[in-house]
Amino acid sequence: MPKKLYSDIYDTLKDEINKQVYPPRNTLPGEEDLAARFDVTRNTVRRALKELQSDGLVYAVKGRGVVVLEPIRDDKVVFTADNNIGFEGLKKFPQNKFIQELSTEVLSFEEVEVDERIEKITSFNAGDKAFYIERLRLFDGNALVVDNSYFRKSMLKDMTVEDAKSSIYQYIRDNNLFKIAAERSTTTVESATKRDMQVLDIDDMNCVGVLTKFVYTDTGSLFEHTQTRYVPNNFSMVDFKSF
Amino acid sequence: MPKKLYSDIYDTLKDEINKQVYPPRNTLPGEEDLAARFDVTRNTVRRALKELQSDGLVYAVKGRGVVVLEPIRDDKVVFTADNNIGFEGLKKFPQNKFIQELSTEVLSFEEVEVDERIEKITSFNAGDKAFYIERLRLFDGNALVVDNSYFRKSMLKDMTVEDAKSSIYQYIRDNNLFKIAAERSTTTVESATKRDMQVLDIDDMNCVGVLTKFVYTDTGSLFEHTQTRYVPNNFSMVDFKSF
DNA sequence: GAGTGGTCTAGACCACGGT
DNA sequence: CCGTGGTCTAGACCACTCC
Repeated sequence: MPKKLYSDIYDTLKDEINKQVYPPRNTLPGEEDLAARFDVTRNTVRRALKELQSDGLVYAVKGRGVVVLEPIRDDKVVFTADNNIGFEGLKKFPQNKFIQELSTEVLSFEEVEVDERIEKITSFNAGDKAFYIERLRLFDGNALVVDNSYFRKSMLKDMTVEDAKSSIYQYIRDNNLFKIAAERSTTTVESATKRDMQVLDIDDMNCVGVLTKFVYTDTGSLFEHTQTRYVPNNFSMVDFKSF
Repeated sequence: MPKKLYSDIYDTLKDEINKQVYPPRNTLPGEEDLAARFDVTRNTVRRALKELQSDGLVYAVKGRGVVVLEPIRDDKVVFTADNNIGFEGLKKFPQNKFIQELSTEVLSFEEVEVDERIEKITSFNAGDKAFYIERLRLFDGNALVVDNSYFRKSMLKDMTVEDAKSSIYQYIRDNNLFKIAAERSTTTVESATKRDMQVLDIDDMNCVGVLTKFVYTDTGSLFEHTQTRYVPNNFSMVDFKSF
């Protein structure tokens, strides 16, 4: 019972690419042919092909066709930019099954007023109320990640420490507050601060990876600013783009 | 003289968003209205809106409208995933104007046969011939980046050390060999190796950022595998996604 | 010249949000 | 209920690649 045609076509083609029905470096059948095969219009086929391209499986060349890209042997991937919305998402990643236990410890939970310094960091407006939350993430008992977050208070009604301890995004969903629209992030490597050395199991390393993330609600408001600081040698992030 | 309608609409709307004709947290006019205004069909408007969304400027909510997202105060960005195709691209980034001088030093240049170890790293096929190139990148005389690259030899005709020293991508363009189709990359933070400490100006830091990159040609072949290893505190990468 | 993907039109029906 | 964006059809013309 197909709900979305382009999504069915996407799934089918993806499957056939994996099964080497269309081997790497070959082209897929033309868009017209695919349209005939799936009994849809060319536009709908094109939509499916666009998804495949943004996945990095194929690449369209005008005048030649849609080329199947050679596969890459993937390493274990723990972090991806996608699952950073909610630490809880990590549990669902199949590559992560060697992780037995994930837990979170809330180190700080305070209400602050956004001053100039915080405004500069978070892009919130000075004078706003915000929650500042520092959370330590434990992987099989190892403190590998610490999150420094600011959340706009006005959008969280009366969230408590317990809510923050489990999952803030769960709290938002349960109370039907709003939906998450988008996130912008930057990745850097920085020298470890004293605080990092204090709370993280960082051994003798003196740097951390830093993922700085801005999260938007579906009403266009900046809602969250989080700095995720993580111990080296444990995480990787994946990305794909075409030209 | 418009060549691509959706691109004109994109530019116009982007400009108007920046000028706060449509302020943050407000919605744009409906797609029908925009279609009427630009004298195109709704599909063409939608195409422009999709670009704006993938830029992170707006977000579409069914039943409500296309919401303008609040802007973020951007930090200086040196690296972006986009300009990693070719070190030379860095020079063009306006944020980088404080860098006076960029230069490259070729530390190694050898022809190798892909064995099992290299196959595992690069996803090339065992038995292929490849160039192994190690290049040191100097920023105002500071060795901040070292690139470890493998290139499939069969696609480079008879490239010389001099070609590699200036720009391999320039060489490919000049000789009209092929086009670059896509790139897949992963970002990690790793302990610095002895080699890193040897060639990089890393001071007392013992970690490096690592950008691992696979590059495809427009015929679907994996062509390049590069590990970019960089000194902390100097680079950042930006990313945006919507849900 | 034949075949490919890229752009665009002019309609249609649906699901969802706010009233 | 009405207006919004989401999906889809059935055409058309163009630019490019390859033979």
